[in-house]
Amino acid sequence: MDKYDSVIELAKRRGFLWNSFEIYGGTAGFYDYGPLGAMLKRRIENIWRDVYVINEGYYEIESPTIGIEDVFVASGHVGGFSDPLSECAKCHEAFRADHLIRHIVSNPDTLCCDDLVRIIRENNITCPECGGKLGNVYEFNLMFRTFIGPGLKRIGYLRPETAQGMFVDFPRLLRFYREKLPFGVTQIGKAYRNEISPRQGIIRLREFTQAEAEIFIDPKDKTHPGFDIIKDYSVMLYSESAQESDKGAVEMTLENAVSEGIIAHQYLAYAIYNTQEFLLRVGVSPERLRFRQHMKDEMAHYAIDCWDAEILSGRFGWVEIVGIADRTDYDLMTHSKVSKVDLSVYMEYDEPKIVEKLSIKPDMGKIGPVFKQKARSIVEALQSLDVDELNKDEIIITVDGEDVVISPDMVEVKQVSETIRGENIVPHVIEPSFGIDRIIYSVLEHAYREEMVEEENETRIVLGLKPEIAPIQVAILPLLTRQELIEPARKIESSLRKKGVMVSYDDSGTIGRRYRRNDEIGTPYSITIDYDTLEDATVTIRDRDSMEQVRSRIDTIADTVHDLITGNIAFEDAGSPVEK
RNA sequence: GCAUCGAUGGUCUAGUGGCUAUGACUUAGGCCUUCCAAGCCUACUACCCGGGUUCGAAUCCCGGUCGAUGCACCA
Repeated sequence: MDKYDSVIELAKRRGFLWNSFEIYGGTAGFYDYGPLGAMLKRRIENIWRDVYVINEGYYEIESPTIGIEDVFVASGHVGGFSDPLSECAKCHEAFRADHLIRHIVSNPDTLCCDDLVRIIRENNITCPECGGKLGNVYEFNLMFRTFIGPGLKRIGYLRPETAQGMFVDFPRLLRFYREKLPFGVTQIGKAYRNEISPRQGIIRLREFTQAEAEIFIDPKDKTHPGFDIIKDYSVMLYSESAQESDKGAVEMTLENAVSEGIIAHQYLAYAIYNTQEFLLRVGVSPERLRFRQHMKDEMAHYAIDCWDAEILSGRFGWVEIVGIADRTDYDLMTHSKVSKVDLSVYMEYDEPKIVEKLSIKPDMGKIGPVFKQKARSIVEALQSLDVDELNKDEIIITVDGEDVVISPDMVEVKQVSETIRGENIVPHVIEPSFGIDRIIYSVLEHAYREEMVEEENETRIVLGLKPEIAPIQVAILPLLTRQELIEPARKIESSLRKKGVMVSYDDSGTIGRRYRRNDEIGTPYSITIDYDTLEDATVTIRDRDSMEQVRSRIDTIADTVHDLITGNIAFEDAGSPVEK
């Protein structure tokens, strides 16, 4: 049993993760979050909100999980999110059908399945592996398709990423942020990809949760106002050149990484900083985290630099859990093209620019009566002339293949100076995109440990979750199943619940067994009520990781626990030490 | 999607054609019990699904589902 098996087995048994539709046999690529899993997920999402929404001020929106066809035509997912495959009838290898005929036609990726089959047949293309006959060509589009409303006319797709919902709201968002760059927007939600053959359990899902931020910035200024504060922060970077020379990741400060051109600019570096802070806060192990740069040929065609946060897992090696990309203006441009809506921002210059310009004002009172229906074309033609031609005594222009003579009094031409205060630009987008489910798996795997308890000579399983994300924050345990201990225990339980602390009350079995049960699900603290409690109104608080205890007063217990969970006080300061 | 291997209570597991399907842990109820899963009593829970062969199938055969591995795929 490797680490993955142990973690998944625990997650299943204790209500973190379950196979979906289990009573019907289950379906690959779908997982349910059980009671503890859903709680853990919510806590992680809320920390993400704390980082991006509260601290960065990137408001969260919520758009539909189903998108109309146009959205994904523009994004490129309808055309580009699928591959034509052909399979060998003999050895059953599958090949990219368009790749097989690359040397025959120049535009294989524009052909439909039927054309691809025809060309494969006509040219007697056979299986490159065994020479066998190739079967039919079929398209794999990884989007789930559906129909909106009755009939089959309006096609919809389940979104393959949450990002598009934010891009298409751009004009509204721009208005909301009072027409100024930079601004950011976030979304946490489900995305769907109909994977051909999902493996690796929760690492590759058909329905998964993304937390994405789209930060719209001025393409001419990719410095970050907060960069100075974080420039000495260091991260493990596995750059493109390090990968080429097989050197391994290198720790360096963000300032050095940017000045040496390893990270393209400050905005990406800042996004990497935020990502690392978030991942460490939810409990990803720093020794098993690195940022890997995409290779040139690996990067999406629209991105200019892209870094993945990767974690080291026992079974899968380095796994991508966050993608951080500079998507440039690609998305806004294509949406603008398909929707025919302007998605630019008017950027005012620091200093207005004064430009000399030719002003051409046709006198319509004169041109109109003379040229009648031709007048319109004549005015258009006039606009495209240069100064020399306009200043002649007779202006000759060609309209509909016919030379027309215009006298200078029909048009007023003069040199004017115009003040330009700004211009319309299409922002670039910095996108940190988090795979929440993979992060949850990383956190579980990095938190999982089996350790020897010396005195007992046995192993205990501990989920060393950070108190901030532990589903159950404190367990209330009367030492013995006796009414005089149960009563005060129940009182403490309800006082903590009122304080908003997630507690579990447990009086079944020996105290040791109950501690172990809580260790296994990552409960950071246990409160035990014993006979001393009845004497001096104190209880013990036990720390999950050290198994140490302190005695703490009941009347302040809710605040003490709250402070422990939020990290306001250290465990040693939560009460007086207990002798073992 | 293809190939190979696998699937027995919540978990791990015995059983390879024949009585009521093995055991452990867990869980629940109770007894006991003054701080780290170990005592006692009791109880619940399983042969992945569908078809076939057979007097009889958890066991053999076929198909499906799920899982592991390899190939392909992962914008």
